[in-house]
Amino acid sequence: MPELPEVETLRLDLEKVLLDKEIISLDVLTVKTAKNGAAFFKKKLVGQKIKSIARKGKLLIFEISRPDTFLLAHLKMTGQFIYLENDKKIVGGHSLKEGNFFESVGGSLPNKHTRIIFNFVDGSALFFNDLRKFGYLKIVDRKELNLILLNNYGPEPLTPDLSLDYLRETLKKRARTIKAVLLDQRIVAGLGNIYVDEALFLSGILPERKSSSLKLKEIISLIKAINQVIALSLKHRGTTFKDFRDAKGNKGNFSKLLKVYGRGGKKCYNCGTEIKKIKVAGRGTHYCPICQK
DNA sequence: GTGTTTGTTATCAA
DNA sequence: CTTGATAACAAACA
Repeated sequence: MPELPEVETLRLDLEKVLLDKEIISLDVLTVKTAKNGAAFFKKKLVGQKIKSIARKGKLLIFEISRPDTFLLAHLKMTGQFIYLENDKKIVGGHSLKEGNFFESVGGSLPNKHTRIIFNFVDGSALFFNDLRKFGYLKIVDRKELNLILLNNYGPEPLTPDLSLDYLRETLKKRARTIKAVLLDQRIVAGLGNIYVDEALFLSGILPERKSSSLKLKEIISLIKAINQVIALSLKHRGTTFKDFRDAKGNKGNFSKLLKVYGRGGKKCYNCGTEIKKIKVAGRGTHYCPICQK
């Protein structure tokens, strides 16, 4: 459920604390999370610094000081990066008061969902936690990186690349539902189930509409809605439905501002009609049957 | 024990 | 080639 605003919130947090930090050691607790294997990870990363942190869609891209080395990180549904100053690794015994730091990371760090730990020379540490183990870290060279970006990621919201011309031409060619098309990272990078539902609500478009059936006016409205909801969520540090945390273990604040996602059976804020929940493109899909046409 | 949840990829059938 | 459906991955939760 981390989508563009959540991953970008995390990226900005990490950028503040990790740049030029040297990795002194690496703990690979769950081997399958480190896609190239534990030995390769240590060989490539220990003794190196993090030079920059970029993002494409939901993918984080760490540039490593070793020439031609990049570390990709995908959170999938439940991945977290949590950063701790100093070497204050925490082992249980703390109060789990709702909303405090220890509650947010399951009481301790590392915890049972910690997969990989980056230890830095200054005593700080970065924990990659992932309850469901779908997330991964992967080391690639520039050639591989470029290939991945080219093949899997389309234009991003809030950039001129997501233009009216582009979206009009792309939507026209597809016979799939607009929901399925917007979830496709190759068409728009960074949207997921939450923001697709929200953007379709804001633009008044039913999720089951065929992509090719959208009128020019609707596409204009859709682009506006996508940019608007992403920008607003960024401002509120993303949505925490359950697992998302920023680099300090804090939840995102956009959750309470969601208009339809997670609101099945509740009243539409616009018209009072009951928000429907159905399955579209294999995903739980929330919409207002009156406000969306 | 069952169904649901989700990002992404794989597989299969039409 | 395109699409939709389904499974897979894993674990928690109702």
